[in-house]
Amino acid sequence: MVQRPRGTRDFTPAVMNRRLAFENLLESKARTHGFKRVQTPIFESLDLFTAKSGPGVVKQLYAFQDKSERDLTLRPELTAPVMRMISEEMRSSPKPLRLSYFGQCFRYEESKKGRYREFFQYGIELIGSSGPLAEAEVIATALDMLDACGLADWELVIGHVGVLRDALTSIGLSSEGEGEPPVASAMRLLDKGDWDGLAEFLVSQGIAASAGDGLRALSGLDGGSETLTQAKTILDEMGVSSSSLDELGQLLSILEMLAPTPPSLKVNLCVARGLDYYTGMVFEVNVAELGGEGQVLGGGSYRLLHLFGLDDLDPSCGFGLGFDRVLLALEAQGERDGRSEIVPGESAAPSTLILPFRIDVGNVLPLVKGLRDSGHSAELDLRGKNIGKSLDWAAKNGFTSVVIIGPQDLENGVCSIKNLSSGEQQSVALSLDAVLAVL
RNA sequence: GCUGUGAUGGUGUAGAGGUUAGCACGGUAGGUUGUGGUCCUGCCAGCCCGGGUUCAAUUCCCGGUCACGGCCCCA
Repeated sequence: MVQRPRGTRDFTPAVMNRRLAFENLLESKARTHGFKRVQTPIFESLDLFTAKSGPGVVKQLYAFQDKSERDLTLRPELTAPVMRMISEEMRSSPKPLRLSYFGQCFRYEESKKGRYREFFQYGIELIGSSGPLAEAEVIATALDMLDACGLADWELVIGHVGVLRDALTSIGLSSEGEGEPPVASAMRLLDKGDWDGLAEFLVSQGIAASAGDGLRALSGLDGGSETLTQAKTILDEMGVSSSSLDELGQLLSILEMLAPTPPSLKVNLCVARGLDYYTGMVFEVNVAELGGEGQVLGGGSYRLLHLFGLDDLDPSCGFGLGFDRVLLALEAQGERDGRSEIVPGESAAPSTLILPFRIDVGNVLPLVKGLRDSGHSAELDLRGKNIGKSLDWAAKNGFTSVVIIGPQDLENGVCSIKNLSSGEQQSVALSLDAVLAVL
């Protein structure tokens, strides 16, 4: 037996129905925020991703050479391809651009629940505008999406890389350097909460370990927007500019007016997201339900477009949403709460089985065509069983109603329309209009 | 990269060193009823793969594959 490759999944009609409903929901929310869908190739030049993330990513890529020995790779994410697309196709498009995307990505790593080798990402990028208002627009879109899909118990964690960067440079760390800049190293240690490591690192840079005290105080802050005041006090004591903090404050107050209130909001000034191209606001959404793989969304303001000669478009802002993980969380919560509809709108649209019974099918074909032409989902019975078995089959296949036409009906010019959920049945004239009126 | 658990029809499960590998759902064919979440009958379909131990392995052992967890990582 040939089986599907590790970390991949097949989606059966029932599963696909839910995924399509979810994608449509995300898409409609993106659209209400002005984001327009784009699509890029499944494979790209390997260089695109090494330029963005460094040569180390190659071991996590499905990289290969084509027959002309071009170095290519299945895409591991969608931000870089979209940046590339902007540089190739949309240089002269009026800015800012609001773009959305959805598609599968591939990473070569151990697969687990919520972590697949082929996974799906939905995301948006707001290109060519920056600052609290632009960032709020992006986060508001994310909040609207999560709110609309009915996800519960999630937490928005929001921070600003600038706060930490300013604090670190003010105690004497450099943001330049071959290899990993000292500032980035310190951020990584802070993100992990590795205080011993940080003290050691500061000393190795010729800085007193006590300089880390203020940083520790910053990272110890726990709470929502009210912690900004305390953070400001700490920064003042350190003699560090609080401009980044002020921006974050503006962003949060804009968000209050612009977006649904998240179930939980946490300010975390030490979120580094592990990436040096994030330069300003950063945010992520976590769902406790999912355990170790609980991050379902992440994004922020970044500088990447300079890699494509588009320096004037930096910084831009966007996020990626883990399509599979949100669905997993929704399913887990749906089961927990006994909900039957997991994704809003996934319930099947009305559909009808046309059931000719001991008559020539030619008598009903015009009706089938008419129903379809008017946009109704109509399926002609192909099994030719008796009525009881056909009704059973129809119920199992999720039809909402069945139109039965037997010899007597034909004689009287009528048909019987049975509603499968209520069990009620009525006799209706055998004409498209009469049938449509009932369905 | 480290580590733990598991694997029996399509699904959920029972079971034992020698069984016709059981059950339920499902699928399918038919019987009964011009009206379904019935009833009756038949059929379909399974011990993940490869080695080892043994007279005998689906069962015990080792390896692989896949799945699910815990760390690490996560663009």
